[in-house]
Amino acid sequence: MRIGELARRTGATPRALRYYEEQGLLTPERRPSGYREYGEPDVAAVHGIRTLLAAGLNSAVIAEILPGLPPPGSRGPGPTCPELLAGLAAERARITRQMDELAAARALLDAIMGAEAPSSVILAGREPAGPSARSSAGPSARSSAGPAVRAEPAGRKLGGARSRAVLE
Amino acid sequence: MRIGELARRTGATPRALRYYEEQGLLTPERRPSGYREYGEPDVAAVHGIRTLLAAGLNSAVIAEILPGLPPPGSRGPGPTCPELLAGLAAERARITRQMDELAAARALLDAIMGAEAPSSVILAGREPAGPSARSSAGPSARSSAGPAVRAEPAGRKLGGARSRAVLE
DNA sequence: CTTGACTCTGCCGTCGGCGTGAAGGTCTAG
DNA sequence: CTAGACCTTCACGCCGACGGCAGAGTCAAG
Repeated sequence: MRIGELARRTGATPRALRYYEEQGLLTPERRPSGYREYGEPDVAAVHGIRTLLAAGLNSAVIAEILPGLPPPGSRGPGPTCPELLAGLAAERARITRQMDELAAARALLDAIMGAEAPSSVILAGREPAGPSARSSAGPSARSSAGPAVRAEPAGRKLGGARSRAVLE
Repeated sequence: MRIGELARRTGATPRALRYYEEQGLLTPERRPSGYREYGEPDVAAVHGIRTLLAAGLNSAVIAEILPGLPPPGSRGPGPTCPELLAGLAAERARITRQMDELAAARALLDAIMGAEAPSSVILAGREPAGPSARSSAGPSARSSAGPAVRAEPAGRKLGGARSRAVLE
């Protein structure tokens, strides 16, 4: 498929897809005309890329680890082996830390909101969001809400999640 | 206290604290010499600010919601009321979404790492990090690992966590 | 008084993942 | 053949939370 279709099927913009190629994340073939030609596996690859980007990994790191995707079982002790594995573990730890920070921030927001909650809450999109009881923590909150009514130019931005706080 | 002490006690740099003031997040008093003078509550405030910043809220939003901190009970239906509450709910939803994305990314990393795990894993800092069993998901993972051996200039960076992916 | 640590106000630099044209080829339905 | 949709390669712009530096003033101790 060509770049437009891949874009439609992944939610990325053509510009983003070219950027991914420039960063070595994708290596589509070329038609004699210069047009990029993508294959089916690229759809999954782009989804993976976007997931990792959204988690704050930069393109360089992703470029190193992406080759371990196409089949579920990678190529033995090949590219996924040396200190690269250490980098992976570090990224994993970073993600976990970030999740903790997010949880803390959400709890803080809940504490601030907790006071009152007029009917206007329903204007905030869908999903109740606020803490139902006004005392202890509500452990549920299913997450993954609806598209969250954003009216920005194109609703497909990403924007990484960097976080190296020490906060002792 | 002066800016240096507040910096030491919060992990922020003096530069960051001035920036927070510039953004209206802090309003320290001034000595006749021009030196900023902070109070004890500012310590908690800075921690809150950093928590929210690390969660991806921008300074403008934080400036609106921070006045609801000093006492646990805010000032009734005062500033924490109108469509501001809607904004809060939106931010809350964003955070929850982001947590989902992080979980997805971590699962992806686990899938990539899952193949083999030589002894070199211990080089990645501490915390096993990798999935112990090679099949189903490991629901535990306590998070909040050690300081995560980073040797950067000053180990106190933040860096927000933006994420507006649609990813249908 | 002097020294050294601390603080002040500008102001420019940075970094990553794209957005957004501009100027020009390619493809395909009618 | 032609229009219009799609594609190509530059190349600059942006944004937010600071980092870092310069030049100058302040403060406490010896």
